[in-house]
Amino acid sequence: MLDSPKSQTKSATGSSQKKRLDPDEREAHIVAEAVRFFAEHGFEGKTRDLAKRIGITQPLLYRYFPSKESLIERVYNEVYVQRWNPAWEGLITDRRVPLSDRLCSFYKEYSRAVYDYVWVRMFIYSGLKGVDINDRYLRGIKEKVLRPVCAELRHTHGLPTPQEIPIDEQELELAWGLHGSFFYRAIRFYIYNLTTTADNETAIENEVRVFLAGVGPVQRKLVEALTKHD
Amino acid sequence: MLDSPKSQTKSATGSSQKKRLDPDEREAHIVAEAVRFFAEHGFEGKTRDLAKRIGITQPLLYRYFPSKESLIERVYNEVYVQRWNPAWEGLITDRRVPLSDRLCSFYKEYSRAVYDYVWVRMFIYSGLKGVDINDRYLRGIKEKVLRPVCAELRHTHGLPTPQEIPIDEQELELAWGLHGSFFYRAIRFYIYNLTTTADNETAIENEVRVFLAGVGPVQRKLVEALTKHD
DNA sequence: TTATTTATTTATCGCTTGATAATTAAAGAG
DNA sequence: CTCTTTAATTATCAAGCGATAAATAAATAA
Repeated sequence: MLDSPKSQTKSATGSSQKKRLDPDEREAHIVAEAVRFFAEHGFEGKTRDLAKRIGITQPLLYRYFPSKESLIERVYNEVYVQRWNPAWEGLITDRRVPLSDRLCSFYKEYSRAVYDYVWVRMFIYSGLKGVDINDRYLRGIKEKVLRPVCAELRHTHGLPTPQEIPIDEQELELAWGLHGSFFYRAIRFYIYNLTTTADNETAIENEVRVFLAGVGPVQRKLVEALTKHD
Repeated sequence: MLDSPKSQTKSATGSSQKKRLDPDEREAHIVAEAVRFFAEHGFEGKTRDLAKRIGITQPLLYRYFPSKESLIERVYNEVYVQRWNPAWEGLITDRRVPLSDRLCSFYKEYSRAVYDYVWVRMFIYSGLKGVDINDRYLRGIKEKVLRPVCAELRHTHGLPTPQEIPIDEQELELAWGLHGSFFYRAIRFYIYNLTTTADNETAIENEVRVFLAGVGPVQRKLVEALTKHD
């Protein structure tokens, strides 16, 4: 609208104002911008706005993607792929290391991958939309993080193993509590723009410390209640 | 579309299939449905879909609201007004009651108002959209809940008052942690449809117990670090 | 009954949307 | 330079959007 057609050959800007790109390069550029665009505006963001942001015309998007839907699909893959490091799972269960160190290490590592504007907002947007990817992801968190954490807590506090007494939902809820403390900070940041001067890694350390110092008796009580039921 | 025009005079259904409503009644009906509709689909939900759901034609909406925007405005008011009970603030600071009871009472009461499909989703939707109402709300939480909680913790653990040593951001982060545990459960429920067999009130009790049993030394360390800086 | 009022519907407008077809122009090959 | 290829643009379509105006029909008053 505001751009006159002739103004595309920007002489003053100089640098990489190339008009024709290699298809691979152009596609990568589109995807990269689309990721941020949809993270900001949600998936109802308009293709014309996206194109304007990229600096191309709207129909050009359709040379690289047959539909908006397919572009969104691509964006999903881009955001969700390789955000989970399987090594983290071993990090939690490595009993040579004190549990507090393990939890701190895990959540610090995890925050490096997940405390990210694009990731957090996409995760929330697709949750609202009801995309199944979130269910699977959170079930993964439950099985690969929270249940192992409960098991390690059992071991630390000298309680029965999960094989002896299965882990209760209410017991898992304790671990969800720690996880919620962690993830809610990301929400405050990226959804509500609530900045804080508090250092993130210090906050994680303190959260883990509070959790471990307090969880013992509560878990013991829960497990004992389960024992009596058998 | 699928309804034939004549089928409106449903004879079999009988009950309250009145065609013409009093304006007040109709308006209330529209608002009530709009609240749920926008909570489900977000504010980009289409007026035609909303009308179909209400069982009226789309132009009728415009007899009661001059624009979609004004209807959304009304929905906001409906959802946000009177969701905060000022009495809760006194609940936290009442030192005749043990702190654990106070925190349990507060979060149980609060959950009755806030563990709600419409409220949670609207809160997240408007956060993503960047509506200022959320900033204000969360700043309210910070000042009316979290800061008082920190002050009460100070008192319980025999630490200096906030007047003597101001409450640090990192200290507030501890209280945000408890709050996050609490709110993240609502998110799991209403955004991600992750049901649990765990009872909510029990979960709150356990969360508070873990928090109070573990927070003492961590807070003491933080406050002592602040003392040295003076 | 007849007349009046007004809640509700039908029909439609202007604009925006995702998407397509036709056209232009930048790069490489000969 | 000329020819070919194709990245990118211009022009446009059909459907869907919020919104308006005119027509209809249900309630009330006379």
